Amino acid sequence: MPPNRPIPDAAPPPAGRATIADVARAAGVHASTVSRALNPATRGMVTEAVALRVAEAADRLGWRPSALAAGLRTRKSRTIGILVPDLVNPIFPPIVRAAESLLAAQGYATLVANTDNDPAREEMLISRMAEHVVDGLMMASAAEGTHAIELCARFGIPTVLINRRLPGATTSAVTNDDRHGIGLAVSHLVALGHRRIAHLAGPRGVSTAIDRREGFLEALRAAGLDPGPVVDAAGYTRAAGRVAMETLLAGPSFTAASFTALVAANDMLCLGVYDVLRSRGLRAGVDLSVTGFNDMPFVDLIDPPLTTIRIQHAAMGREAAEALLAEIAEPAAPRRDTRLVPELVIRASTRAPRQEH
Amino acid sequence: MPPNRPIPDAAPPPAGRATIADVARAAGVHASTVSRALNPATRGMVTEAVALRVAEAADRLGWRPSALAAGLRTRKSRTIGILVPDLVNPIFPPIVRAAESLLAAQGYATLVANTDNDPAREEMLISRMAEHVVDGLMMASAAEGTHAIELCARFGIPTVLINRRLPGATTSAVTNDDRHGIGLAVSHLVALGHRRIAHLAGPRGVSTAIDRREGFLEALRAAGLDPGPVVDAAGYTRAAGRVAMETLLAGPSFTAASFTALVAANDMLCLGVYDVLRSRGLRAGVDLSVTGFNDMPFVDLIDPPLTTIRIQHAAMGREAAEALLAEIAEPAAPRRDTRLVPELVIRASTRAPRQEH
DNA sequence: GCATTTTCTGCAATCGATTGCATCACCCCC
DNA sequence: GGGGGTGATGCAATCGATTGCAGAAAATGC
Repeated sequence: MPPNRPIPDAAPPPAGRATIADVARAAGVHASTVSRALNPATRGMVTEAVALRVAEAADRLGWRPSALAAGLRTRKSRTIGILVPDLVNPIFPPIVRAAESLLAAQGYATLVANTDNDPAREEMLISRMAEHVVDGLMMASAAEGTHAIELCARFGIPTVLINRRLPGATTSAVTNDDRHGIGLAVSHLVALGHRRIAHLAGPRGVSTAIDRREGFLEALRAAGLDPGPVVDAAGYTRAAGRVAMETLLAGPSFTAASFTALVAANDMLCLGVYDVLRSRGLRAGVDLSVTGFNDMPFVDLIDPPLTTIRIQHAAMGREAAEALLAEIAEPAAPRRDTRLVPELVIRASTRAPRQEH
Repeated sequence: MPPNRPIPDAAPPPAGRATIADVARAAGVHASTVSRALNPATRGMVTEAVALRVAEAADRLGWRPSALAAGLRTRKSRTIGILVPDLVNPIFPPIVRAAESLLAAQGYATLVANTDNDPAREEMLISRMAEHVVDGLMMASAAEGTHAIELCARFGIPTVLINRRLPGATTSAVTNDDRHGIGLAVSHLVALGHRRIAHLAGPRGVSTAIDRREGFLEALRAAGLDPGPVVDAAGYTRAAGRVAMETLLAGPSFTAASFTALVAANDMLCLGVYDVLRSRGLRAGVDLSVTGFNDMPFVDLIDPPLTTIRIQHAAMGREAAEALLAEIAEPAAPRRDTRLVPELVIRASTRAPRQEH
């Protein structure tokens, strides 16, 4: 007798989960008929009566399809991966959430992982996603100097970038119009009367940092002003913001003569800026106007409420998910490069500069 | 000739992804040997030389195991599901992140989904997780009146509750010691000299709300004080906090005689409390002392910085993941009920009550 | 030097659903 | 009433990895 074979025809009692074969037996049809009857797409190939009988048997037995078995055969797991640098950074949850909701409505499950901005870890996670045969991948962690995109291409995983772009990438991307956004901040400050404006830039190699920096310089040029000091932060963190702000103030000693307003590349950096100001007995909005970027949750509640550029978090997640699904459905379709338009939100951290006598 | 059969021995060129059979061919061994050579657990069953040859062939071909195929056979997907009410609520990202990191280190992928506190949606998501054959489930969305736990049991999915418990549940749970935590807040206020303390309670049916409410009453009793007014919020949201705060103030008209301090069941509710106070020209900390719960990110930055109970977000995610893995490894082991100890964080929203003349 | 045990590797079945093809029944029409 | 459709269902292969058993090869014992 062949190995592993159970006693023939010892009808498996309701042990464990019902399979399509159990349903077939219960409904008195062949497993393939069950498959066709239960799959909406092939439902039409089957007689109405049979379909009903099968459906009835299926939910009497509490049958649930195995995504593993189906996926193995079809090479589709109905699973989408999302890679973020760090879920704790408040700009990501709204994005992930919006994407997950849309995907769930389309019958997809969502795998989420944090890269910690570590390229090695990112590659490991992409490989793991590939092992799990994700149908597509959303990456919010793109940065120069990684092989993430090549890796996805090698595995044949449709990929959409979120929030950050990559220079020569041929993948779809959903990002903010960062240049325009930062321009809004600059215009606002200029309109208030500021003439010497500094920039706290984001980490090197990240598209948002590059675009915002360039947008900053460009906007100043357009306004006919010379740029104030520019300092790079090591990362988009509160701590990095503190460090960068310290060096900004340490340079030519901080006087009203140096700069009266600061455009930061990101809200998180502003938290560090606030820390430094507070430690020196200075107040944002009063002694120095400060703008952020992202309008992340709760910056309307900090003291003073932060003037910032509001991005469309949820739309970003939604559009990215849609682009990805479109690409999965029609792999030959051209890639999309969606640029979402941000808007200025004015709060108390920006004010007209003190009159100089 | 049987259908579907490719031309015999037409060696499939490197089309698509390499399978274990491709590796076997390249290494000149049988597929089963490849499987044994590449699986650390069975690696010992194979000659060193063969193992090396196989490993070499495997990464020359860029082979990656298919989690689908392996999972189908072994009935383990190496995937864990996490259900949260709403990822945008800032207390969840740290929990999810900590869990994901630990799970990733153990080779698991993490499926995340939002229930929106909607029981129907929750059941749908659990079913979907079951279809994807998750090895275990972490639920932060437990509430009375749902069949979530029964559903998991029916599907045979090991489950661990996070943050919220369920009355008679037999599953493991990792929660905060809510009674103790709220007691810390009450003691602090009492020590400051407050005698009339109100409570803004959480939504009905949620263990955190129940425990904190009882803890509040108990702590007051222990201090020999009568409880002030108690109002339930409809949910743990800023808006619900606003509404509840309005009714609290609307009752016996708000005077110094009514209450001088407010213990809220949750930080998010405090944001609503702040809104109402601000709209009435009152200030937290000055006109009314306010405490929150969770120490969610950025409440140290709001105005005034919130006195609150700090919970161990990351530890919660980690412990829950560990408990789940332990349960998967040893299904017969007794369930764990872990209670994490919170601590009081004093900031500017609490102060001694104004002296009454 | 031969019997016996221990390795190591191959064989083939298996997990559960999908799908190309074959078949069978039935209907229609000339 | 038989040929040609058409439509519904069954058959069997398949996806890729795992694993119980069998058999070959090597090591060991006496």
